[in-house]
Amino acid sequence: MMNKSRGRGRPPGRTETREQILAVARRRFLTEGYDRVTMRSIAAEAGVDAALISYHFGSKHGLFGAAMELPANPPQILAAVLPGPLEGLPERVVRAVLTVWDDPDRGGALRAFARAALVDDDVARLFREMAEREMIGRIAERLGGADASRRAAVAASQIAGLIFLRYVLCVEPLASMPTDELVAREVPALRAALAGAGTRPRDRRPRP
Amino acid sequence: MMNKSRGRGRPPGRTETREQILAVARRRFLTEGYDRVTMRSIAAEAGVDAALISYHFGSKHGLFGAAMELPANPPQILAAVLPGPLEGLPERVVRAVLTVWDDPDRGGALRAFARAALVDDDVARLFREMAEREMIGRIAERLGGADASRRAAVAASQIAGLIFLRYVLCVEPLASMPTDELVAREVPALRAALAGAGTRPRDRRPRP
DNA sequence: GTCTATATGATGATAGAC
DNA sequence: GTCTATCATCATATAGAC
Repeated sequence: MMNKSRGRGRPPGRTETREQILAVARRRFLTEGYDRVTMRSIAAEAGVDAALISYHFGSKHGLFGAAMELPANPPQILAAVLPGPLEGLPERVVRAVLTVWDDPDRGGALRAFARAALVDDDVARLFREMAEREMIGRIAERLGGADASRRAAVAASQIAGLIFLRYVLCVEPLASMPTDELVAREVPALRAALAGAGTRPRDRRPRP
Repeated sequence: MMNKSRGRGRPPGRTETREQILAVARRRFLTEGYDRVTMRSIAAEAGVDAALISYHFGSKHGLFGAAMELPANPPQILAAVLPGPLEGLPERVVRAVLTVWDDPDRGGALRAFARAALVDDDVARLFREMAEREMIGRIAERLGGADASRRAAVAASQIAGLIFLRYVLCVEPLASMPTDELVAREVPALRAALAGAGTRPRDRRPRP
């Protein structure tokens, strides 16, 4: 029974332990942050020895850098819903966000990444630049107009707040609110934000 | 010269060290989180010995609990603007939030507290309960109606997103947007959120 | 490649002198 | 009340046997 070179997809010179360590490290770093997770615990959970981490990645920082290679890609989610009629953009965005974050796998990765962005300053800077260029910027150029980036920024903050309270902090009744109801409640507010400051405060009509 | 009891402002029986430790601990815990700050570093910055912390507060957790007694009080900010005509509530809330967070002192404390809430699970739970009971709950009972808490929650998420992107992550152009323009852009969206899901994107009416 | 053993240092907490 | 000295524990990292 296969003592070595099982099958033929993995030559003996190949290291499987490395990938195993990386998988565990990625999840642990994201969910708990850099400081709290120890090399020992990662090694234990990966079923290997702690010294292997230093052997493969040099140091804990080396492991962190190797494990943090794109856990999830928010800009690509946005790019999928940006095309199409401008009228339905708010609903498409909200539904896309909820779909991704409600998914256990992708949502978990994003949730963890969001937490990490607030602990580590480098991750925070990365996150800020991505938000400005890849999200607010994209929405703005889709909207067009003089103050498009400002309207897009307000709308983005609304989405960010929804994510923050519902998925990161799990505040009720947001956390347990059904998707359709949440869409119905967010879309009018998003429309108002995207319409800009010129709109009248009282009158609200979902103009078709 | 002056080996002890300098001047006479501090009687020998009184403990000033305790307050000094508390002041340093509060700031450090908020800015760096519970794990990262050590008792030794707090003691060094406070100009006292590390053993004094254990003497005065029993343990590091004891110090944390003592230092976390209201660094800033969001519910009281909300309570100041809740009374008054319902029509102007969105603007009053936005202006109050911006005023507090733009203030260097109070804003800095809140910013630090928000960061701490995302790192430490205990602070996060505390923050969540406060948000549900003292903020969403208060707004909901001010609004009245069947789904008041759900409308209040959506509105609260909008404010949270604004705070998050403008003050914590400092995302442009939100971070440098003038107060009045921000108010003008946020208020219509807040109104829409508080109005509820009456303006549905499709055929969704959760409420009969 | 993988493990055992260990070097080196920092942490929280405590006992006891003054 | 405050400090010195110390303990037990845990961390990262490395040297060397197999």
